[in-house]
Amino acid sequence: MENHHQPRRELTLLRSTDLDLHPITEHHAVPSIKEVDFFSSSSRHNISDTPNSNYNINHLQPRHTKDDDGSSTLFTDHLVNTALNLTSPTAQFSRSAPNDENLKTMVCIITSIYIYIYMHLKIKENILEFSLSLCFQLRKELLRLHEENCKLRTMLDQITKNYHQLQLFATLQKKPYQKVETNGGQRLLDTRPCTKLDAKVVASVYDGEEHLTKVNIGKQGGPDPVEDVLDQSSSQSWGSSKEAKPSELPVKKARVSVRARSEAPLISDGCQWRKYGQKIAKGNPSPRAYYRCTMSVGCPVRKQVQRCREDKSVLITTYEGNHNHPLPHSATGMANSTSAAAAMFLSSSGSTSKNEALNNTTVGVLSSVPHIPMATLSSSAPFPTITLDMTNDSCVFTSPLPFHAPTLNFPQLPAHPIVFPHKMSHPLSMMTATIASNPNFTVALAAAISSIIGAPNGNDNNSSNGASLFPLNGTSNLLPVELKLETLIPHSGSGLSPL
DNA sequence: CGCATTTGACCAGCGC
DNA sequence: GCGCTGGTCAAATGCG
Ligand SMILES: [Zn+2]
Repeated sequence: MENHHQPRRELTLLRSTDLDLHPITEHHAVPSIKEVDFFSSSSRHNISDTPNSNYNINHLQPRHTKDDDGSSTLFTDHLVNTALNLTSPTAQFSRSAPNDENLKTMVCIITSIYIYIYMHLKIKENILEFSLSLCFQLRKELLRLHEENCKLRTMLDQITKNYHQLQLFATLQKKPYQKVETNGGQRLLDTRPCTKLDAKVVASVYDGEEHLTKVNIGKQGGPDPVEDVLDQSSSQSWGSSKEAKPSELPVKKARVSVRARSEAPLISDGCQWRKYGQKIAKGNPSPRAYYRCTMSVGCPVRKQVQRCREDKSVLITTYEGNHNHPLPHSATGMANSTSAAAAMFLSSSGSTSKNEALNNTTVGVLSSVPHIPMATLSSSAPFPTITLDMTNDSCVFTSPLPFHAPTLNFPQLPAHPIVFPHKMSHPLSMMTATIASNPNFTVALAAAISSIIGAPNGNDNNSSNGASLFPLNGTSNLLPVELKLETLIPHSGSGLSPL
């Protein structure tokens, strides 16, 4: 209130023992506001000394409390401005109950400090927890992303691998076309077919052990928009072999051949054939006959028929070229049903036929397909060859083919004795066995394979074309197909015999 | 007579 | 370059 002397305040750290050493002189002494060591034993002593248990928060003992006026001034000077507004601003506080109030103030301050520190620590702790959880989540997310990245990488690898395989196969199949283009630009503008040999599949059959005979297998199906162009040009070349030369490609051609037991000199496959030549092949006393398809004027499909040297009952038939006309129902039915089998050949031989062909090796194409053990892909011949050996009596042609049962239509199945394998208990198996028991089936199978290999990848919508039904999309159901190719078909000997 | 088959000739590719 | 071989042509022949 009436403090005329406002001494400068000095805040120093003070031990409780120092208090007695520095008696405060009234009015002249520079009041030193000492910071308190609350845990000092001396301070407790002072508390006990105080009769009313009132002690100053600053341990400034009011020795001259008797002097009300002076002490009041003194107390006012020694009040610590905590900036917390903890002290009563009234003069009554300093005069009447200074110790109680100071104690309360002290408690408040301590509590506040404690609360403040506690809150501070809590906040820090929360921040730490939050940071940790954040780190954990980030780490988790990182792991997840890493995992996803690995998966994507694996997928990419697989896709790349498939792409390369497709590319290889496409390259193999397109080489003939490229050759045609380079040979004559007019061919590209010609609406007529390019060549009989384009997009052909030629199968070579191992006749016994060492002798390799070749039979040409033609495509069993209707004209493909692309293939028509190829086939028709070949039909032109039919008349003169010289014109066909440009289409005779030096490129290795894929071939598919079929061995089947048959006493008949010919196996009817639904097509009409005209014999245009016969030769005695070296190493085989049996003559080799050459046939052309006569179902259409310009059909480039040819086939070769020869008996096996070791086993005269085995007839080796090879188709070559693509039909430029729809096939009769009896032929397309089998071609459709067998086109799926060709898918397996292609899928498994797509890369092999190209890679291995150059190595002059014989590859078991279907070795990876346990259910089709008789088919082999050979490149020891001038062409990549697919060989279907259907002559083994014990061989059961079992494959998880994309099999369209409703499309099957074999109205002219011969009534030949059929030997069913033991494992045939399924009705579908019985049916397929019946189908397969027809020697014509082997021919149709080869034709289907041939047509599929020779056909462009975009096998679109030709329902009449066996290759067009080739389920590349793989949407059809996979049904087991068991084929038993054993029975023989008596034949009239005419190449025109229908199914 | 027309069509399919036969068969010797021809051609091209390939290896030596 | 020559011979061998596979593949094709086309005249001759056979058949319905
Ligand atoms: Zn044809």
